[in-house]
Amino acid sequence: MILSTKGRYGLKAVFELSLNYGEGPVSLKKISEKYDISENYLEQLFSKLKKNGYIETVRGAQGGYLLAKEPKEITVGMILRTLEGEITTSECLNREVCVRESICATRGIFEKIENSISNVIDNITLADMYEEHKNIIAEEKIKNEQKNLS
Amino acid sequence: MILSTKGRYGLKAVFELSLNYGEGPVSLKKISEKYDISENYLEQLFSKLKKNGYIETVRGAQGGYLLAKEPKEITVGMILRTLEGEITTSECLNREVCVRESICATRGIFEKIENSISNVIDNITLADMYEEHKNIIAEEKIKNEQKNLS
DNA sequence: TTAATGTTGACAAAATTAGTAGGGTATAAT
DNA sequence: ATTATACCCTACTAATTTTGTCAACATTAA
Ligand code: FES
Ligand code: FES
Repeated sequence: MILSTKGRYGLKAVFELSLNYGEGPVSLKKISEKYDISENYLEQLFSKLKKNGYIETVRGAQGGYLLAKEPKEITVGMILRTLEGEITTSECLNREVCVRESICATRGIFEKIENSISNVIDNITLADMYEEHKNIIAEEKIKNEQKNLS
Repeated sequence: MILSTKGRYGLKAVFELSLNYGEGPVSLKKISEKYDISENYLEQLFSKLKKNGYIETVRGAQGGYLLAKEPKEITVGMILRTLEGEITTSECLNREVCVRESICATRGIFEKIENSISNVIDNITLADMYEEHKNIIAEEKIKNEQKNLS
């Protein structure tokens, strides 16, 4: 099991938008080059995100994509659910209650897995990602300085 | 995202074995009929589980499959990992450290998701499932009795 | 105008999933 | 001994999903 590239690529790309939040649109070309992701493929992903109101576009030269809301108002879950579809582990959870429920003991398991995933992705915003990323960068900087000293 | 039928079917089937723990082997035919799962397909799943030492077999008439360990010693994670492969959310987590780590802020997210999934599946045993199932059955019984009274 | 950029819809290769099919082997029951 | 039951194993395949590609078009800044 692995999250598909839709979610993985999409989240990276949206994070890139949040890095540029308040500084005008970012073109797909830049993002696709930075992360080495097919431009046309990213386009499809962003199209969905636009339809769902998470990003906006500016057409024409110097145009591009930008977040439609503040980074702190967009959760990882919003992005992943838009791109991957409902994040679920069993067909029986999201549809009508399974007819076999009474003989099947697995339902509870899958429900727990699902809840724990939701708990993570719905409580991390793009702003949180930014903070964490800043810390990682800072740590790396210190490491590099230590290397240079020795 | 959804767990594949390998994990979903497999877990159901193995749970069925734990229901019969200590009472001799259970044939694939019975399991496949009870849950309406292809017998041949289940066979492939059980074959993997046998190779990994979670179940044993008895060949010949009246034969079948049985758990190789006590239900409390087999976790949901063991079964799911055997059947689904490594439960991961990002390619960058299980292989050599990603070269793009320093520019990519998503790694932390996927790590958290993965850990929370592991936390669930590695801490629920077949014995736990059995307890929970017993409770559900008991609750249903009470409900039915109340229905009959009214 | 022209070059940069987003928009849209169709198409398609590759991989994975979800099985099927069928012959083989072991063993309990008769 | 024979037969029915059941696991064992390998190969094959249909369907679906993933992971893109392609091309024609619309908008706008410079
Ligand atoms: S078969 Fe639907 S809940 Fe288990
Ligand atoms: S690209 Fe590998 S961790 Fe993000």
